[in-house]
Amino acid sequence: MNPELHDRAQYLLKTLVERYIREGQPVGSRALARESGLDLSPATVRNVMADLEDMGLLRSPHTSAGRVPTARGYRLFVDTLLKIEPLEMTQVKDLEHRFSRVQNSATLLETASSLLSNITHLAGIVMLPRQDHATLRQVEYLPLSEHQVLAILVVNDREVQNRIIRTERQYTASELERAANYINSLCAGKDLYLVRETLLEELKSAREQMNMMMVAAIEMADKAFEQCPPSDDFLLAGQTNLMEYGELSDVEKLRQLFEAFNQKRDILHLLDQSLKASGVQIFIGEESGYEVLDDCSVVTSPYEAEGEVLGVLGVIGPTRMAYDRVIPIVDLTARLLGAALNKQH
Amino acid sequence: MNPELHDRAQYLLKTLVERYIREGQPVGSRALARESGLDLSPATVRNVMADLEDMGLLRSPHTSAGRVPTARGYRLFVDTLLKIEPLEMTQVKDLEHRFSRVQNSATLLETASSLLSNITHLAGIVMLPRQDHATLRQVEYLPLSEHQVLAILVVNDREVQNRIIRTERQYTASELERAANYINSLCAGKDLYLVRETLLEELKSAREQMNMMMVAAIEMADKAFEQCPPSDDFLLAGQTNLMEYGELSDVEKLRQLFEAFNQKRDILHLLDQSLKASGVQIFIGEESGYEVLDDCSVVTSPYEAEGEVLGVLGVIGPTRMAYDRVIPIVDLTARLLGAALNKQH
DNA sequence: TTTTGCACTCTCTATGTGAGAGTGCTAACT
DNA sequence: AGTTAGCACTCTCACATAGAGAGTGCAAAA
Repeated sequence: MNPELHDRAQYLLKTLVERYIREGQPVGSRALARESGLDLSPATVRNVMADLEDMGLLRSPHTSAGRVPTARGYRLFVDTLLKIEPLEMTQVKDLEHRFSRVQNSATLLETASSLLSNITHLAGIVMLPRQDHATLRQVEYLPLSEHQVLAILVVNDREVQNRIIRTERQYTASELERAANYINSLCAGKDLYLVRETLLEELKSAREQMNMMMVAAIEMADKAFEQCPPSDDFLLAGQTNLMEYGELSDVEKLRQLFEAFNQKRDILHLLDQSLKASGVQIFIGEESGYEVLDDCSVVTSPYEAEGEVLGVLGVIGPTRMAYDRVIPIVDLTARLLGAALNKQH
Repeated sequence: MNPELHDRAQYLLKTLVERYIREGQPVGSRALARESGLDLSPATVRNVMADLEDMGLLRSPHTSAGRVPTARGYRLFVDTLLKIEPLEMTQVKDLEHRFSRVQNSATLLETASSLLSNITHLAGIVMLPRQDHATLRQVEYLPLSEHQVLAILVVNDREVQNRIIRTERQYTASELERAANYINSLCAGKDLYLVRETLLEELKSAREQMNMMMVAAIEMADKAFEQCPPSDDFLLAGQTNLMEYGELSDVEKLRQLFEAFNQKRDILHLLDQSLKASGVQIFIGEESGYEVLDDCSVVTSPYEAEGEVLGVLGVIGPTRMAYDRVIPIVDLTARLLGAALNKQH
């Protein structure tokens, strides 16, 4: 097989994938011959297509229906044939604008996911910032009622969490203030998972010293952190967009896909894989390793603020998606979200 | 039309609805004659069915397909013919148990919605406790960074909300404490919507007195309440259950229904109507007034704690649902959720 | 009032048919 | 060699047709 032919085969694959993405119909030899612009007869194209099929890049839905790309075909297309359109400046500005006027960090994430879904007409997904590297900024206790204390944890300078703690006896405001000060001097600035270790150690020495105030303070703090969820979660927008694609419109398949979104587990695993990646990452069809996603592609990008990777965002849609548009959008959204979170600070 | 016949017609309507709910197929005269146990020929049953159709209680999907109930048919069935099965004691105990071991009030609501959806195999919905009658318990300010203050609002003794407020200058902890004390003495115990009025008035007199500390305190508080959302929201579980019912399995209809869930607006309006009702309320098909719900029924019940109605919960499913099972389940869940929220206190 | 009998309607499932699209293969052409 | 033309073949899709089955409505009989 000489290289010139190989080039031609690649070119034909490219135009086939492009056309299939555009039209959604299996592509036949004649249409491809015409569309390619190469001066070839359908018969020649058929030969090439047969080769591509042997290589596992194409397949026929049935004997006489033209060809569609396989996951491996899309992969080759995306990796080496795809020319990514740079986004138009107006679109970039528009996105920037929409991010700029959101203040709250929670709504920032929501904005990101709904923007992703609106612009791409796919499902947009944003993994919540992970907590495992969260550092405790400060703790505060407020008396709520006789047996309840409200613990407020300020984490990472940008996030606040509340826990309601049941206590054995009533505490006065000044007692609680002292307890909080004590915990703050002990733990402020530490990683959350370090905090709990510190607390345990301190609890031992406090018990030895018989310092009941300190014991109570620590036990309260421990109860607060105990409730700290691993925060494995994501936001999803535009699920319903997926119902409009013919290839997914089988109700049973859709049900399983939506079920997977609800379960969250598999999706989170997949997103986790992109955490370490440095830029846009693409999972095509079976590549993801999850059966429900067999007919879907997932395009992700990690987003970061203050130099640290916080999470992953992206879109989920049919394998037949406009990668050239989707990839830069996911990329830009990740950057903008990061920048917006930075400004938050 | 003599009363005996009327009774018979009602009885036949009842068995028809029961059978249709059970089987999901239009019921023909012969099947109904047999199932009714009345010693009638199919022809007689046909006459009765024709009458019922004239009355708008039944309709035929097409000329020779038997009959199915209309919304009005279901209505009559539910209002006067339905015998509600009391729940089995084991099931009651089981539900109680599941509620009993949840501590957090947010997860209580989630538990309720997922229980509803799991037990009924429909979509479970729980409206979040509404805030309009919320009374402010206390306000607390924490310094976060140079230009940011964290405001913590304790509302209704059981709920806590955070806002991050941008400030012109930096405030010390003691300044903030004094500001909070001031606001607390002013507003604690008041309704949220009263609070804002109070703040506005107070702001005027503070300005006159040129008391800059008070002005700053009030402005901060106002910014905090400004962000107070009306909290029009609900939790939804088991959307995917709805995909398994044939009558809804048209992808386009489903899309519109799910879209309505996302939009939330219409659904909230509907739920609002049940707030004032005292017990289980049922919207059948078109009765709801929302086109997307034409093929759905909604069974709701308000739930209350400490003698006050907090919100509404219920299920959404196809009109053909097992009302006799669903109604007591919704009823019980509302009671149990209320009881659990009470214990929370 | 109820039932019987009967013609009629409508759906559903098979079945068949022809057109259209596309393929694979072979043989001819460059 | 690589390319092309020709051709038989396959598969789907749209459409028509037919019969079975279910159920109806109506008129006449019980």
